[in-house]
Amino acid sequence: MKRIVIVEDEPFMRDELREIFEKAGYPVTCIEEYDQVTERILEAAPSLVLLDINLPGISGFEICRTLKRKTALPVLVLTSRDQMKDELHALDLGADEYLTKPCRKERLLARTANLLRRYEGRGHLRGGEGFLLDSQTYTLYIHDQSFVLPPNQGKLLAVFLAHPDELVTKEVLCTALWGTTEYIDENALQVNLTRLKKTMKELAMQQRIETVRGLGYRLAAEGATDEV
Amino acid sequence: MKRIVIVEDEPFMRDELREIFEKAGYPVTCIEEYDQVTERILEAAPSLVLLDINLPGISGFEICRTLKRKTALPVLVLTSRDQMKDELHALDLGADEYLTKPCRKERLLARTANLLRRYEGRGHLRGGEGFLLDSQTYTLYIHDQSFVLPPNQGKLLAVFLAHPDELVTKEVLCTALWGTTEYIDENALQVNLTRLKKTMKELAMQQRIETVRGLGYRLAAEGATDEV
DNA sequence: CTTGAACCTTTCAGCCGATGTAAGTGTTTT
DNA sequence: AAAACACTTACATCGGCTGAAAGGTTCAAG
Repeated sequence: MKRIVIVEDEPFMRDELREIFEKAGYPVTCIEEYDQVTERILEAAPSLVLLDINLPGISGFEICRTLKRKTALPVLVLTSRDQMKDELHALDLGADEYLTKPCRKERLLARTANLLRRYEGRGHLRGGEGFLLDSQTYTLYIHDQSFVLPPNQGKLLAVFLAHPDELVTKEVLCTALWGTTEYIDENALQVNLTRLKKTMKELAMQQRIETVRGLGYRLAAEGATDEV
Repeated sequence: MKRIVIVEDEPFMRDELREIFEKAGYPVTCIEEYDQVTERILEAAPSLVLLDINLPGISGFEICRTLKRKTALPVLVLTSRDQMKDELHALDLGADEYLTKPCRKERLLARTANLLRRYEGRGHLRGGEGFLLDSQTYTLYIHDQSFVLPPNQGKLLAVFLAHPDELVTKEVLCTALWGTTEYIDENALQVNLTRLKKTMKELAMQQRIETVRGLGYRLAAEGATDEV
């Protein structure tokens, strides 16, 4: 079933939410430690994230932004901060829903179910700057158009999206393409990278693949230098 | 730019909405006649539909259901009926948003922009019972999975989705496949239909292709008899 | 039951796109 | 300048999609 992750620091509220969703039949994971929140959330492999804004040490806004940048998970912001400014900010960051506490159980469940339905079948979408990639079929959505990438180009792009802004070694890329790091033909990887770069350029994508000589590659914003 | 269709019978409200969205830079089309509403909406080829529930002669719910069944357009329900029952109903029919009048301009615009962003690149999605088809790449979304159909199968399915529950003649199907009705090989169409049926069965889709002997074909619900 | 028309299924060869190999060209570093 | 690494292009191979062909099945009328 569709797992829901709850990020809420107030214990009372958290338990109440857990109960509501468990009664409705969803498996629930609660986040209670706030370091590496994004990683913790992704570990739980949820279908939806319920997010508070006021959290100890970190802003829910930040989590929302990161999640939306890395994935295509539905994010429902549930907070007691009833300010138009916050609502606009959350929506601007790509939150799918903004509800204020207290919130009627029915409304919460209805919005949740609605979101889950709308994201149906889209569980394999990964997000990049200005585009989405279906990591199953390698269908690319960009500029209101869609294209199916050849499997190898899709696999490579998917790997880069799983490690945004990070360096990706050739070994990782080879493993993604052929499942093994043995007997890798460096050149075959080269060729596939070239082809991916070419289609990315043709589609005028906002990100490009940078070469880090001797180490590997990295997906970075168009025209970026290598800060960090 | 992204066109917005407004379906609202109260003239004052309608003009106000039109002004809000036009000032924000969206082209706007208002529906003022309520026969064939769905067709009128689709004619305008909008990117988003703003829908009132209380309409003369027809329920906004009905329009919402039809739109969601035929297309993957975002629908924002904006109504003065502030009842939980209505909200749940609208959400259940697949509405993407339910706002009550009066509504602050900022909130309305933020939710609209948010929806448009989330639907980015998905303009070519057509909906069927329990699945979505990207009519550009013929990527099929179903059961939380996705597949790329071979072009011919995709074209056929897209034609059927454009005529839900209606009879589709062989000529139409041939035209969709080969662009001409001249020199059609009935058999080639046969074979492609067989292949589409096979994949639909393999994917356990809820709709099947019925043969109407002597006339053509029709996409119908699984196990349906031919009530009109 | 027979018959013919319409429809369906299977098989097979041709074609096109994706892929890896190979060979040659650039670029950076020492 | 030379070596190491990175990139590009061309080409043969392979697999999946497609339409042709041939044979089988269903349906309705007589």
